[in-house]
This record gives sequence, C-alpha cells and structure tokens, in this order.
Amino acid sequence: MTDLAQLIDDGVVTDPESAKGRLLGEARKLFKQKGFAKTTVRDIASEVGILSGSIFHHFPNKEDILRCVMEETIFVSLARLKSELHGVETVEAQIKTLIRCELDAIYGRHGQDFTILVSEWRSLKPDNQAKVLELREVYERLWHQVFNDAQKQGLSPLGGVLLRSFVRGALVDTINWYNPEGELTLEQLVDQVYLAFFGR
Amino acid sequence: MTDLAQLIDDGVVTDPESAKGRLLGEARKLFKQKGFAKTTVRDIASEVGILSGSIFHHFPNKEDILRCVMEETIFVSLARLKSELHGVETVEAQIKTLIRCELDAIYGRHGQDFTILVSEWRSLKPDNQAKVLELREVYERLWHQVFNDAQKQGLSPLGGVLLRSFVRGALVDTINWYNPEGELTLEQLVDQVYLAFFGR
DNA sequence: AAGTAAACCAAGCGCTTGCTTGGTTGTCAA
DNA sequence: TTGACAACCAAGCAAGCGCTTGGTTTACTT
Repeated sequence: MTDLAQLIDDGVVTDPESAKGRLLGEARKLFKQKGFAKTTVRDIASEVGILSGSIFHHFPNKEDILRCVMEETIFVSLARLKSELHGVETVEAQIKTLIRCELDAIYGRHGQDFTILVSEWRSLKPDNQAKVLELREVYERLWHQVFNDAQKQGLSPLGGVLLRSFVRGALVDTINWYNPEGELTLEQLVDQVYLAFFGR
Repeated sequence: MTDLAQLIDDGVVTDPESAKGRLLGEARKLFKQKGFAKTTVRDIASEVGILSGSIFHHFPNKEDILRCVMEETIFVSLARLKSELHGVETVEAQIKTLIRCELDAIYGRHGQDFTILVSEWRSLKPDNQAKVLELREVYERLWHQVFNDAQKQGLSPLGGVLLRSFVRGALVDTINWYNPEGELTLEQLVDQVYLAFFGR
C-alpha cells in the first residue's frame, strides 16, 4: 500500500474519488491557476459538474476549502518526504532529497502544489492560519534538523533555521521563472540549488 | 537635489504632494496591507478623503493604479541602487550593497515596497505585465553583472542569472518570517545572506 | 416496501464591486 | 469679468459575489 493510499485510509486525506475529494482537487487546480480571490465557488462547482450552492453541503464556507487544500498539501508532502528520506545516510544526499521533494511539491508532481501555501497565505483569516501553521512547523522541523547537521559538518556557515528560510524562498520563487519543460531539468536544478548554498 | 526629487522633476515619478501622488501612496500602503484584490477603490478614496468615483478622474481603472505603483517602485529602487553603488569598488561590497538596497525596498524604507512586485504580479493582465517587465529587466541586469563578476572571482560556482534568481527568492521571502524590529538587525541580515551564498 | 440520510438542484437574497454619468466647485489666466 | 479646465461630488447602475433556503433525487439499510 502506498503512503498516499494509507493517508486516505486513515481519513487524514480525502479520497479524491469522492465528491468532496473531487471538489478539493478542482479547487486546488483553480487556486493555482487564478488565485483564491479570483476563483469563485461557481468556478469550482462547474468544474466538478454541480451547482454552486451544493458546495456548501461539503464545506461550511469558501475559505475552509482553501484550508483543506493547504492541510492536505502538507500531509502528502510530509508523508512523501519521510518516505524518500528513509535510509538516506549522508547529509549531502539528505539535503538533495529535501530539495527534490519540495520542488516536486511546488510543481505539483504528486498533486500537492506547495506554492499555494505561500501565495495564498494571506487569504486565510488568523484562526485558519494558526491551524495550518501547526502542521507546517512539523514539516519545517525536518529541514532544520538536516540543515543543523550540515552546519556541524561545515557544509554551511549558517544555522539550520536561517538557512532553511533562505532555501525555502529560493525554491518557492522558482515558480516565477523556472520552466520544468525547458532546458534545465529538475534534477539539474536540484544540483544548482545545492551548489548555491553548499557548493565549493 | 536628491535622486528622488530629480525623478519627480523629470515627471517619471508622480509628486506625492499632488492628488494623484497621494492616491498612489495610499494605494501602495493598502495593496501591501490587504493585497490588491481585497483593496477596494472605496478604501483608497476614503484614505485620501475623496469619493470613490473621483479616482477615475486620475486613473482609467483600478488595475492601472497597481501598474503605476509597480513602475514607480522600480524607478525609485533603480535610482537609489545606482546612487548607492556609485564608487563602490570591491565585488563583495557591491553585493552587500545590492542586498541591502533590496531589503530596504522590501521593507519600504524609502517608500518603494518591493514585495508588491512579486505578490501582486498575477493581478496584472498580460499587457500590463509586459510593460512592467521591461522596466524590471533593467534592474535585474544590474544584479547579473555584479554576480557574474563574483563568479569570475570564485566567490560562487553559479552564473549570475541563476544565482540572482535564488537570491531574489531568499530576499523576497524574508517578508514571511523576518521582523525588522526583532533581534536580527537588517545589517546583520545582509551579512547572513552574503554568508549563505558567498561565505566560507 | 418503507425509511433514512447524503447529495444535489432551483431560485434567489443581500451585499459589494468597479465604474459611469451629469452636475458642482475652486483656481487661475486673459 | 469671464472663460476654461481640472478636481471633485452625488447618485446609482450592472454585474458578480458568497451563501441560504426548501424541496427533489439517489443509494443504501432494514
């Protein structure tokens, strides 16, 4: 059983075959394309093939759809990251795994779409931000641990928290210039990011 | 005469004392606070002390306000950067100047507010994006030149364009975690960014 | 066959939005 | 004094928004 299937089974992630799951999927797609504010509940509904009012049978309000999308993104990313990290020994390989997984998430290779977490953060009210943040910090701590090890080994002069902040910014911003179908492959991009921060 | 005053005199930047200039100033403030989509023309108007309809005596539509805000941001940032860069000899000092100026711009120390350029990019339609992009590329080229010099001197293994992309991401993203009133001063942040990418 | 509950429809309410229109005021040059 | 023009007001239109309501369909259980 895959990690994703396990998450669905645990009820942590909504089954994408179900009505609610299909709504989340289309919502995520539209939020990425047009942004949260410019995506209407009518857009989402028509993409799934129901009327706009019917959405509120599944969600209490529009913002809650975004919250669910974000939380599932983190759940899936976290599960995948832990799985990919399993058995990786050297810090260098661990770092590259972290970078690769986050880029995969940013470019939606496994249906997560990390970008929304950053670009639509302000669309959430404080109470929803707090809920999502709690999850995010679990994810961030994984990075901090590996990067702290990297500092101990002299791979970077910076501490884990600060370095993670810089790397996250660099990775998230690739969405504004990097083209996955272009000359630079994603694996080459991983290497370049590693070089930029740890290379010599 | 200061650089800014010169720009106003040249008609490139709108006089902030004028009606149009006050509108741009308040618009910039609100766009930063709440985002473009959630800022209404009524918000902007009431902040200046006029009625919402009167805005359209100065601007053809709402999106054009954003375009003007962005273009002025680049004009001011570019002028300041050139001025600060004047007479700086070593590449290391040039890099730190670039970083410092951009952070200043991000945190609105001179009324520019760089963040809007990134966070509200998608709020512009393609034709307006193209206009702003033309200006931005002048600004970016300054970075590329300095970073290419840095590579030649062995300060980084990466080329100027790619390295600039990573640094921009890292800097812009600071808005999501860095607090200018906190323990880490802005000048210390400059040093840490330098260390992260060029340190050893 | 009857009962139940989830999923959805049909219609529209109440509100906000960007923007328009036609008229009024203030300023300054001729 | 008059004319011209920029700056603004007062009122509101048309469209779109999130969301509600009451009723219908569908699937499944007993």
